[in-house]
Amino acid sequence: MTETTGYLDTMESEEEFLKSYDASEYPSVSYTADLTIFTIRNGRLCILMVKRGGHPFKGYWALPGGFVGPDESSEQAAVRELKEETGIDVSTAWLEQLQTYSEPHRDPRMRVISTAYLALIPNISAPVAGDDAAEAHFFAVDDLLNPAEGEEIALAFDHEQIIRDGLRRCRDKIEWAPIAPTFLDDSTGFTIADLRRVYESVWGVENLHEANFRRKVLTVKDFLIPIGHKGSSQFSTGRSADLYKLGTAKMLFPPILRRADDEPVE
Amino acid sequence: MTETTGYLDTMESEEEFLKSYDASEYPSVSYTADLTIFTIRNGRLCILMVKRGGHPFKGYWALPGGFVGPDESSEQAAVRELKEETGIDVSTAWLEQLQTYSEPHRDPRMRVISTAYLALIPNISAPVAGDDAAEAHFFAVDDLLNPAEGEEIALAFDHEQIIRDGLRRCRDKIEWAPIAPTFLDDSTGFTIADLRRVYESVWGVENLHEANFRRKVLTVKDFLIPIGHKGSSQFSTGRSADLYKLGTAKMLFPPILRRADDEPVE
DNA sequence: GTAATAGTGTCTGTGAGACATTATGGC
DNA sequence: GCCATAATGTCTCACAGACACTATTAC
Repeated sequence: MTETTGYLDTMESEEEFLKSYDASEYPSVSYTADLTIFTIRNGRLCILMVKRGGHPFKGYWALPGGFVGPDESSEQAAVRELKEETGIDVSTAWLEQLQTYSEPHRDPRMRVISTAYLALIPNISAPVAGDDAAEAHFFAVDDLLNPAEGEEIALAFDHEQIIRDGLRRCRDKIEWAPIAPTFLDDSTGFTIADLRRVYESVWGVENLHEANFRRKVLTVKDFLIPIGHKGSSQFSTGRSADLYKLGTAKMLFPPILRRADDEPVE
Repeated sequence: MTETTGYLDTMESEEEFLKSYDASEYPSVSYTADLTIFTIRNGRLCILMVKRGGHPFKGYWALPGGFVGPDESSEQAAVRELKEETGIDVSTAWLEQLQTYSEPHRDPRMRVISTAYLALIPNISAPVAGDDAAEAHFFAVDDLLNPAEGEEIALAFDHEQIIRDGLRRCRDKIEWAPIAPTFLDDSTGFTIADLRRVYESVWGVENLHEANFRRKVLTVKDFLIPIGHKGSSQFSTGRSADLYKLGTAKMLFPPILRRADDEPVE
């Protein structure tokens, strides 16, 4: 095959290009980015929701999100919205694409395609109230998805499904990706016990074996870097412990596996 | 919280609903679904590409795909296109959403959002020529992504990146999901050696240890069901072997792990 | 001191790699 | 018989769960 110098070489004529440019002949849709922003508060995995101020689903709780601007990708929109809603820069968070939702009538007004993102952030004192959001609140994920009788929280659109998908991705991915530390404050360092509490909160378990967990995370290559000084845990009380910060590993090997009696993933 | 009977209860007036219905105030885009359709031919992992008959990228090879209709989800569009391009019903294939691509100028004509899907299918004799596709061809993935000098194949749009993402998902997922058998003909059953050749083809390795592989897949709970009769392998020659069909497992435990000296996933 | 948590050492079961050996079918 | 592949058995290493024990800090 000969050298290629770009797609424009394949144009036979200006007219043909312009003819193919008539976008109005194709169906068009609106495009939004929604965020599942997870953090850990009081040992519980929480997710940021905003109360809808307008119709439809007025008064219902929805994921933060908004329209993708004409000159930005959905990734860029997600980064922008994360900053708007939490004040957190993407460099201190984990952000990745989750999935795209395209059911024709998921928004009753019009056809809206939404790409959802998964964001993990350290604990922050309070969510930032957005322009169009009447109210913002961190809900414990468990309270949203498995509410007690009479404690149900009304969720807008298909956002309950998106939350479930985000939760599953998060629970799976902390097994083999170095993302659990993004729930912690990396600037001051964290202890092994802090990290263990992250895993317990995300998985919704309470009794990860301390000694085995310690050995496991310390044998993962380039996962944790000891930063000498002893310091206090971000979560627990008692004896002071060694501090660590996130290392350079791009994936965890061996992975930090939870038990196998769980539902399938992705 | 009181009983909810749907979002319409939150509407204060008909006027308000109609006011919020003005879709023209939001940016609009075109929406397509693209497919990475993988199969195995002659021991090589291959992917279906179609030659573009129109501008832009006329004559370049592109992933099969098309616009998502106004009354279908991208999943339904993917199912429809899989049938159109290969004649294969989704019930005999593996199909899952891969990722969505939204760079503003990924299509030079207009703003096009594309949700890519991963499809795994058994070997078929020939691809079906679509309406608008001048030509359809299964390329060995390795020839596309790592061509020899002078053997480069011109790929349209950002489809090289989509292929890389699809390949990575496939390579990762056969470790822990029971999807490898979808490359094989389940109606006649398959041998352990057939299955091993699938893993070798997908991972691009040649020497998975026969005895260990056998033991590994047979200890996975509910992965394979023996169907008694001895029969011939779909791929190899020599002694006849026991036949199996896909079991009910939703995930593989323990997983069929490949070596860890690989790049990060997802 | 006690309580609570941090950290170390060791036993054991299991899965995976490596390798040896036997079995079966095509030629 | 010979060759290629199928199938089984066994040794060893590494990792995970379980558990016992010591160390350090707050009170």
